[in-house]
Amino acid sequence: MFLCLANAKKRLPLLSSFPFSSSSSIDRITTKLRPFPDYSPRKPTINDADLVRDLTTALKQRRSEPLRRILAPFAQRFRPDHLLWAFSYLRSDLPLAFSLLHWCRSRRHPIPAEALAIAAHLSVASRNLEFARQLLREGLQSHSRFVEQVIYTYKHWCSNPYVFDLLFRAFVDAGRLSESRSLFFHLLSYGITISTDSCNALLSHLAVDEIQAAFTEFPESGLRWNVVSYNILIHSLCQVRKLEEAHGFLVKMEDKDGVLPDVITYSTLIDGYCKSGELQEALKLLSEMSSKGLNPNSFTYNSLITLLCNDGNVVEAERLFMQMLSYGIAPDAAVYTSLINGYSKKGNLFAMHRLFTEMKTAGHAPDAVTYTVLISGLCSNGKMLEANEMFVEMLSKGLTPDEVTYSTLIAGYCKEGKMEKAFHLHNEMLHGGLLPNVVTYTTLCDGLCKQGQVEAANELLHEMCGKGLVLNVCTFNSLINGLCKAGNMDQAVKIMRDMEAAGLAPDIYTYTTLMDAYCKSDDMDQARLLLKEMLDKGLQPNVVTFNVLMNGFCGLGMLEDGKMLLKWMLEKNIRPNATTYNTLMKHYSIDKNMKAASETYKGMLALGLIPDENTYNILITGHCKSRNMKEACYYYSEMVSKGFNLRKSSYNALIKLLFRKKKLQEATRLFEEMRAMKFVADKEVYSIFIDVNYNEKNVQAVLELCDEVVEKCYVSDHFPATFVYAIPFTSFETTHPTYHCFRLKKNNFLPEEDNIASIIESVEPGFFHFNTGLVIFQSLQNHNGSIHYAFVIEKLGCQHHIETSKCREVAFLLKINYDETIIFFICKFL
DNA sequence: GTAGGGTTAG
Repeated sequence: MFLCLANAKKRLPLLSSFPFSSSSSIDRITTKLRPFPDYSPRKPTINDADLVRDLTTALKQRRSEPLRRILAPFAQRFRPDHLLWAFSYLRSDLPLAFSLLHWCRSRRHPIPAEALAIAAHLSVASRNLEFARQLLREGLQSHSRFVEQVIYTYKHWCSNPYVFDLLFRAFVDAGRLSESRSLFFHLLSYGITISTDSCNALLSHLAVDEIQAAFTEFPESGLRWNVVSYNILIHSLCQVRKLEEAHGFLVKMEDKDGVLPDVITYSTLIDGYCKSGELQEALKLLSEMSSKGLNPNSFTYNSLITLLCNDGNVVEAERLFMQMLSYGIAPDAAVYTSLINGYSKKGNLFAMHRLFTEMKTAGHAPDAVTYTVLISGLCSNGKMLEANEMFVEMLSKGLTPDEVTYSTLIAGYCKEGKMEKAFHLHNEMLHGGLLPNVVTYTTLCDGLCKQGQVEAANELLHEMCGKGLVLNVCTFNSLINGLCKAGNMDQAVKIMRDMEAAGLAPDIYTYTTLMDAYCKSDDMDQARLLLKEMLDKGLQPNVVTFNVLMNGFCGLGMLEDGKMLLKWMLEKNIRPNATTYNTLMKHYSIDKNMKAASETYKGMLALGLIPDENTYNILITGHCKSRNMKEACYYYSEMVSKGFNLRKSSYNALIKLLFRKKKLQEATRLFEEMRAMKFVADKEVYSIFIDVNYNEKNVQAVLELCDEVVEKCYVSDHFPATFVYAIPFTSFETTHPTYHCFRLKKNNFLPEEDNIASIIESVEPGFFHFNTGLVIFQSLQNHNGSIHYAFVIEKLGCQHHIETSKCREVAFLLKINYDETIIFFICKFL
C-alpha cells in the first residue's frame, strides 16, 4: 500500500476563536467606561490574623537571620492564603514580601491566584518588571481566572497600567493569542489601552489576514500603530507574495497615518520583490529609499545579491558587493555567505574558496550557515571527502550543525548512492537531539528511489508521517520519480491523482517527471496528454519540460518533431539550453547525419548558448563514427582549449579512428591519457594495443595489457577475481585474429574436476565453445606429484601442459584463429 | 516588537 494522503495537505493552525469583526469593537468603545473594582480581601480569623502579624513582625525584626530559621516556628500552621494578609503588612518592605513568597513556593504550596496578582502589582510598582513578568506567567499557567484576579486587585495594590501590558505579553509569549486579543478589548472597557509595542508582539505571531484584521480593528480603540507595526504587516504580506498590497501599505503609512517608513520597511519590501525575482522593482525602491535619506544597509544589499546569485548572475552580484563596499557599507557574514553560495551553485569552487578566505581575512567569522553553504557546494560537485573535512572543521570551530547541515551532507551521500553513510548521518543527528525534517526525509527517500528501493522509500515516508511530518510536493515528486524509474507507471500516476485529491497540487516537476517516464517508454501520446493537462492548469512548461519532450521525440527517431519543438520553444520565449541542443545533435549523430548536427551546433552558437563538455563529446564521437577525422580533431582541440575533458566513449571513438587512419602516435598518446584519467578503454581498444605491442615483440607490454583488460573489463561484482578462474577475452570483428586471455588466479588452489565445471559455467556463453569441445581445462598430476594445468585444444588434437606447481598466478594469452589452426600462446609465470 | 544568507524533487 502506498501512502495515505490524509495528512498531506499542510494546514495552518487556525485561530478559530479569533474573529476579527470590526463592528463589535465599535460597540465596545461607545459603551460607558467601567471603574476598576475596590479590593476587599477576605477577613482573617483571629488565629490567622495573629499568625500573620507574629510572622511578619518576626521577619521585620530578625531580617539578618536566615529566613528558614525565622519561619520554622510558623511552618506547621502556615497556609498559602496567609500570603494575602502578609502582603498588607509587608507592602512597605517588598524584599521581605517576595522572600516569603519564595519560601511558600519552596514548600511546594500552590500560590493562590490573588497572591500572584498582588505580587505582580507590587513588582510593577517597584519597577521589578522581570519578576512581575514571571509572576504573571505563573498566574496564567496555573489559574484559569487569573485575569479577573489581576483586575480585582489592581486599584488597591498598584494602579500602574503597565501591569496589563505585561499580562498581555504573557498571553502572547504563551501562544495564547486569542486570549490576548480578548484581554485587549476587555481592558478597553476599563479605559486601559495596551501599548503599541505589546500589540506588535502580538502582531508578530499572527497570520497575515489576522494582522490585517487587527490593523483595522485595534486603532478604533485609539491605538496608534508605529513603524514596527507596519514593518510586521509588510513583512507578512511579502511572505505570502502580496507585494502590491505590501507596497500599498508603504505608501499609506506615510501619506495617511503619518508614520515614516524606515530602513527596515524598505529592506523588507525590497526583499519581497527580490524573492519574487522582481529585480527592477527592488532597484527602484533602493533608489527611492536613498532619495529619502534612508541609507541601505547590509540587509538591503544582501537581498539583491541573493537574487542575482539565484539567477546565476554571480558576476553582477559581486559587482553589487563591490558597490556596497565603495559606499562604506560594511558587509557581514550573511552577505559573504550569499556570494559563496552563488559561486558554489555555479560549480565555481575556486571562487567559492576565494571568498571564504576573503571573508575570514576581513574578520568575519563563518557561522553554521556559511559552513552549510560550503558543504553544499562541495557535495553537489561530488567532493564528498572535502565536504566531510569541512564538516569536521565546522565542528572543530565549536559550531553546531543543524537539520539543514545534516540534510545537506545526507544529500551528498545519497547522490553518490552511499545510502549507508546517509542513514548513518541520519542516526547521528537523532543522537544529537536533532529531528530530521521533511527535507531530510525527502532526500533519503529520493536516495532510496534512485537505488531502486522504492518500497523502502515508501516505508520511510510512512515513518515520517508517523512522526507528524507533512509530506510536501518534493517528497511526492521523489516517490513518483522512483516509481517511474521502477517502471511502475500506474502507481506513479495514481500517486499524482491522490495528491491532487488531497489538495496538494502537482507542479511542473511532477508533470515533467511523468512525461519523461512516458517518453522513455516510447509513449509519446501519454506524454502529450500530460503536457496538455499541465497547460490547461496554467502550469508553464520550462526548459526542462521541453528537454524531456525533445529527448522523447529524438529517442523515437522523430527528429523533425524535435526540430519543431525547438521552434515552438523559441516562439514561447523559453530559452533552450545546451541540453536541448545536445539532445538533437546526439540523435543526428546517431543517425550519422553529421551535417544536420553541425547545423544544429551553429544554431546553438547563434543563440549565444555556450557549448558544454557534452556538446563537444557528442560532436567528436559523431564525427569519429562517420570517420571524419578532421572535424573530430578540430572539436577535440577546441574542447581542450576550453578546459573540457573527453569522456570515455569519446576517447574510445577517437582512438579507434586515429588507429584506423594510421595515426598510431596520437592514438597511443590518447590511450595513455585515458588510462591516466582512470577511464576503462573498450576491449576493442585494448586489443588494438595488445596487437601493436605483440607485433613489436613487446611481450611484457602485451601481458600487462592482458592483465589490465581482464581486471578492468571482466572481473566485476558478478565475477570476483578470486572466484573467476578463467576469463575469456575476446573482441573485435577485424582482420586480427581473436585473442583469448585466461588468467588463472591461484591461492594454492588448483581446479578439481568440479571447479572446472564452474569455470566453464562462468564463461560468457557463445564464446567459449565448450560444447563443440574447442578448449578444455584439465588439471593433471605428474608422476612426481606436481600439478599441471592443461589446455586441451581438442579440435587440434594437441595438448599443452604448463608446469604450475611453483606459480601463484598464471596468465595465458592464446591467439587462435578458428578457421585455421592455433597460432601461438603465451604463458606468464609470476 | 520589525528586515537579509544555508537543505529536498524533473
